[in-house]
Amino acid sequence: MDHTRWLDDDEQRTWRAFLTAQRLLFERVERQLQNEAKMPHGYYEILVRLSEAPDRTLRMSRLADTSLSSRSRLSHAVARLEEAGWVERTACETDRRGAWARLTDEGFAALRAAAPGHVETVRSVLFDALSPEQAAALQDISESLVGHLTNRPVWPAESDAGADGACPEAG
Amino acid sequence: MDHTRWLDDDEQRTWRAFLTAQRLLFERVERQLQNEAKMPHGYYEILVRLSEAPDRTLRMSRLADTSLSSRSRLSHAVARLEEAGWVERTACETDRRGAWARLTDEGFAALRAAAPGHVETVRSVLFDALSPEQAAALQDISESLVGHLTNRPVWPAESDAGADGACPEAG
DNA sequence: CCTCTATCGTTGAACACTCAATCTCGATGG
DNA sequence: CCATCGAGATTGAGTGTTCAACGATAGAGG
Repeated sequence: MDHTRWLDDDEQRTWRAFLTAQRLLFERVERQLQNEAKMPHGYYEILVRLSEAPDRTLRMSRLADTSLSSRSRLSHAVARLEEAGWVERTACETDRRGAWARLTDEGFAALRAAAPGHVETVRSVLFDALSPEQAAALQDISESLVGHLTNRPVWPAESDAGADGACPEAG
Repeated sequence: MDHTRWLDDDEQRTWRAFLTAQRLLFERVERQLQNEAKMPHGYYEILVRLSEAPDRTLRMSRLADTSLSSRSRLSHAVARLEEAGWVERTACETDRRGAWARLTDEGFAALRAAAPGHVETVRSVLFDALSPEQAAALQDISESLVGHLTNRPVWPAESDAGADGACPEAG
């Protein structure tokens, strides 16, 4: 017996288009950042989150959450970023299991240098292709999905006015 | 001077929501396939494309295109799939640079076994979260993006009635 | 027939991510 | 005070991806 709720033709078309769009889009974003800024997109996100934090400093676990990384991934990533001199790790005094990650001035400079090219790419691959109505719909859809996939109201809740796309800590 | 077309708050919100949704969604899809079918999503797609091809056979280059893989990635992937006994490679007589990839019966069986769980996951992470209107909008948006990102009318053109979501070669 | 260029496909090294195991330390409860 | 449990973070092995380089063959032009 087959209880599977298979996709109908229309759903399948939607799924495949979404899949294709998503791949092509992020492939471009990834390649641009790798070529011009020498970092994968995941690392860029980490730098962005740090740049938005008070003192550009965050606990590793918090940073993992806000940058959508597993702890393991973040550990490996921050190790790399530390080698590059873009991030520093220091022990946490009040909770000695913990560690702080801080964006260095070099890291901030690297982010600043990377931002324009990245943002231009995001605009060119995403917003330049969509009408205002489509962009609005995409926001709506994405937020629905995030809500659905996190069992949370709608958005990571916490402080999040941040800038990824806006000039990092601009002004 | 700063010529960068920075994202405004609304665009940023859209971009971040899209990013987050995309990550959460594909993380789940990936994990489900890895856990239950012992293959990454990329391999699943390769098997699907082969399953839809005449004689379940495709030239490597064609397979690379339809499965959105780089040549290199496909080579590595097919090497793995061959070890698993799911795909076979044979030389091409008419073009001796070329190679055919064929889905074996074991490969087809593996795909058949993997499909229900995968499709159920796709439904639960995507379609269950969206209203019909949202799903329609997502299709529209995705096709716009694909068109934009490929400089092609709207869709890979070629034969593409296929089944990924539908029971593979069902009925 | 010969050369030049482009395509087909593979390879190995470098790198990022996942998973499971591990270590340290805080918190809780007797 | 001690035991237990759970959280914070790291590690190493395994795997997949990218990139650049390569070898082989087809096709075009002289």
